[in-house]
Amino acid sequence: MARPREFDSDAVLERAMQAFWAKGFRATSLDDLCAATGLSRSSLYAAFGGKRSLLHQSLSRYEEQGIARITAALSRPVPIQQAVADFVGNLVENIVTGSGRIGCFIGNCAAELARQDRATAARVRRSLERIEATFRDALVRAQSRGEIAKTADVDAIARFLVAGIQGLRLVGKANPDRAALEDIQSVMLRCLDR
Amino acid sequence: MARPREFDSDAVLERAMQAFWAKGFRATSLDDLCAATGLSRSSLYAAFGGKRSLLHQSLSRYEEQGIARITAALSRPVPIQQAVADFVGNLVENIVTGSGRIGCFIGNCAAELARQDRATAARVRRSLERIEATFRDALVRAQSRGEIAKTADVDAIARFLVAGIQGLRLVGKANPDRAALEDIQSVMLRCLDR
DNA sequence: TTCATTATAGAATGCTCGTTCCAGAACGCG
DNA sequence: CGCGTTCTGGAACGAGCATTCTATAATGAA
Repeated sequence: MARPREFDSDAVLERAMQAFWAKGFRATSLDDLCAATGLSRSSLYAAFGGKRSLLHQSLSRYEEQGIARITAALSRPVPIQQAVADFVGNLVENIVTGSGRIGCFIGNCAAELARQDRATAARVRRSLERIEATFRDALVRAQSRGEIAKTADVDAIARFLVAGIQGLRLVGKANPDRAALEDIQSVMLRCLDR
Repeated sequence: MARPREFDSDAVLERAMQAFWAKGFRATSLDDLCAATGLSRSSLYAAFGGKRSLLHQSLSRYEEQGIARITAALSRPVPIQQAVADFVGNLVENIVTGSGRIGCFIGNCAAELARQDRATAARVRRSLERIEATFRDALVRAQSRGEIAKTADVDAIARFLVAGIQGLRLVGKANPDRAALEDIQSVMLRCLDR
């Protein structure tokens, strides 16, 4: 063996993710990343293999965290309407109070890179599909509990919710106005009405 | 007087807009802009005052074109449900066939710059508000024609449509799948059901 | 035709970027 | 204790960037 790492990879990745999330891929320089993580360029390269690779690992991390959060929110013992309303309401709150104003990391990457970077685009697509599947699973369970009409197209609703949330977060980034976001939220949630 | 311009400002601005729209602000270099417009750096600077200024003028141009298109789509002598459905359907078609896969220029700028550039953020906000107002006006007219319930909250629906369309375009950028986009479309349009 | 003025092309400038390199430091093991 | 290995900080590098500058070309007016 030899000299051990002086940092916690997990914590470093978290900081790097926050940096990319807040500023975007291109706008985040290696100096930014070093400052955010406290590592030197060499360490960053040795441990994560470069800027793009670091972005991809950040995306994976964000995806896991996001899926976990959504799964938890949709697994509460309340009607699906309530669970989704709370989830979206929380999102709106975060946007209005500031922390959510940087948008969705996946959505940000989609907007910035989807048309220019195939590998990143594929990761974004997979992430969105997993989120969609998480919503769909919850909707299927709700349907079997009788909270949603048997005739409802849960696939379509899940897809709609993903797009709707992306739209909400993007619009919220441009104009974090509570009344406007709550309007969007309330109309959006009607897709779960019986 | 002196030597006249050798180019048409309007055509040049259109090309520059296309370049920014397709690649984003940071990713579009001055070489890209020169190549797209056929102008040299000096001419570009003399006529438009630099990269950021050119972006802003591109955004204004896009805004005017967009408002005109939406206004036209919503002024047709058909029920508002039909007009919006056609408009969104057309969007989906453009995304699937390719030309719409670069997303909405305003949305792209919001995602890339809203958190880092106040002036651009303000322009984006104003553009989205004008689009929202265009939808709202059409909804108010439809309501007076009896196509929408008197009790419907047209302000909220207009805001929702703007966010929904942004979400649709963003998701479509990541995954231009017709079935998925049509699912989103059909659920989204239910906000106009009586 | 001459001159003042404006437009153009392309070189020059100075800065920032991602990546690589290098010298030295910190460990585990024999 | 040294020795091989790995990690670390920071310098070095070369490419790319937005902007400015310079020299030249093209025009209308006198």
